[in-house]
Amino acid sequence: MLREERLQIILKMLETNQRVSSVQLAEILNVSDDTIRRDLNELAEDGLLKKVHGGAVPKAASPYKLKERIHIAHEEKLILAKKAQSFFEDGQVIILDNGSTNMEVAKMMSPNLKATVFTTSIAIAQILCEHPNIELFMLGGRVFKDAQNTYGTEVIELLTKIRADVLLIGVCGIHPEIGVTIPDWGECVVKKKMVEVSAKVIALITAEKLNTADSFVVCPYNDIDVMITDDVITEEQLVDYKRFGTEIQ
Amino acid sequence: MLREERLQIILKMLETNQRVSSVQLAEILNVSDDTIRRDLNELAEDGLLKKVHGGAVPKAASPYKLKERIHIAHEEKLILAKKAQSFFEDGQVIILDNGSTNMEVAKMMSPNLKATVFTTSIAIAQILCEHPNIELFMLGGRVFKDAQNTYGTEVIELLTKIRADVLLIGVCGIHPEIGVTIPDWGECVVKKKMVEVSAKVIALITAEKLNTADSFVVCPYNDIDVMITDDVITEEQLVDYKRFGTEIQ
DNA sequence: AAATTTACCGCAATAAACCGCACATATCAA
DNA sequence: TTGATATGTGCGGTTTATTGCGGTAAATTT
Repeated sequence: MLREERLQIILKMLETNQRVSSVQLAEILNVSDDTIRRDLNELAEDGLLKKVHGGAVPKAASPYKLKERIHIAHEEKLILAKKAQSFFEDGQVIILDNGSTNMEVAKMMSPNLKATVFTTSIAIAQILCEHPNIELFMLGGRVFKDAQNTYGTEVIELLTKIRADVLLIGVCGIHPEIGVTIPDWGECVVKKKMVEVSAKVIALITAEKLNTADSFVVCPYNDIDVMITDDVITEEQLVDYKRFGTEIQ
Repeated sequence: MLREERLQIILKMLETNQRVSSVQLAEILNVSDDTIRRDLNELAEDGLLKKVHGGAVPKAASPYKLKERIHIAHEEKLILAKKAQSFFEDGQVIILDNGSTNMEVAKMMSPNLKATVFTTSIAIAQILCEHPNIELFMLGGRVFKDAQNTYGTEVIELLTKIRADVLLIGVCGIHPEIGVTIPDWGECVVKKKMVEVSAKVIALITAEKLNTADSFVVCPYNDIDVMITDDVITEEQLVDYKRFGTEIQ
């Protein structure tokens, strides 16, 4: 039996029984209780359950159920979001740009992570309001209602006062020569500033965005320090991107 | 049975019965009453119940958690919110302070209203993102996660640049001599500024807030131009408030 | 005030969690 | 293939958590 399989079974059992016991699981799944404990630790780390003495119970907060629904629909985004988690550390200042992928990133953030997050996205802010340890700042300004995010001079002004460790930037198009592009000028200006004030720029890219370009250039490609892609992108497609020394995950 | 399960059951029983006895619980849950006592101590430690001699009773919900407050006196809030609509006109600049009553106000706003709204509330911002004609500004800053609203110097700074026509202020206590009060200093400073930059200040008051006071004074009572109350408040109760020429709806 | 009930404290037994190590398996590059 | 590296797993020993019990102090009732 694959490890992943086991994890899925544990989650399934938790959903139906509302509780699981370590020793019981060990017996059913035919592995040592130490292994079960390690599994539970990992699942708890990902915020998928709450570990208690003797086993585990479902996570209390509701936004995680929503996550399960999206689990099926946005498979690729979830993979990207999970990969992104490894770049977070306690004490960091993180900028979470708007975008649906970054929403998944916010939902997945480990409950134990003690970091400061700045965001322009109202949806992300609401998600992180449920997080027990994140210190949250909303970058205020005019609201672009369709995307539920802020932009404008006020956002820029606030950003000038920040030095961020990590920026997770939302991207509409990326191209090795043209760089990172998006279709809206107002958002473009904000993203530019975000890149400027961040030590490490991480872009989450799904396959369809690769080698495309929009009207407004946020930054040249080599400003991107890390590019996180999903598994459907082939090595061949990435050849042009690897030349610049960008880390690709 | 997992310890955690037991704690959940105790809380559940407390919710339905409004009280629990230690010995009774010990019998039902099949553990010693010492264990129950330890459970109750821990739950009390976490502020989830109040321990009394012989058992425990529920604890009053935190006044901050937005999710919980929404359900309290919901009917009355709807009445207040409806009354507030008559003060809105096309072309106005409106400040919507945070609070569950103002959330209802936002939900009810006529789709035809062409106004500009400033808010510190993430929940209200999300509601107004659905509105077809409102121009929306999020007053950004540090986020108070329980109440889902922003505060701090950035909010104040933005407010200084605004002249608003109408302010709908969220109130925790109101008293004819002491004035408008709330329990948090950070929010108080923001509200102070809101009052300062607004031509007309409207307070939505439910019965239980009348003649009560909290730690921090936002403004004297006569800064309130309009007070909107629900129908359970008698004329007699309002005598002290009418002396200052405040319009009462 | 005495009797009774409840709460608290320390102890010991048991169960569970954790840690480090060894071994197996999988992955990947040369 | 082969060797190097990483990851997952089981096992023994140690540490920690939970629980029941006896004794005692405090609160409540009679």
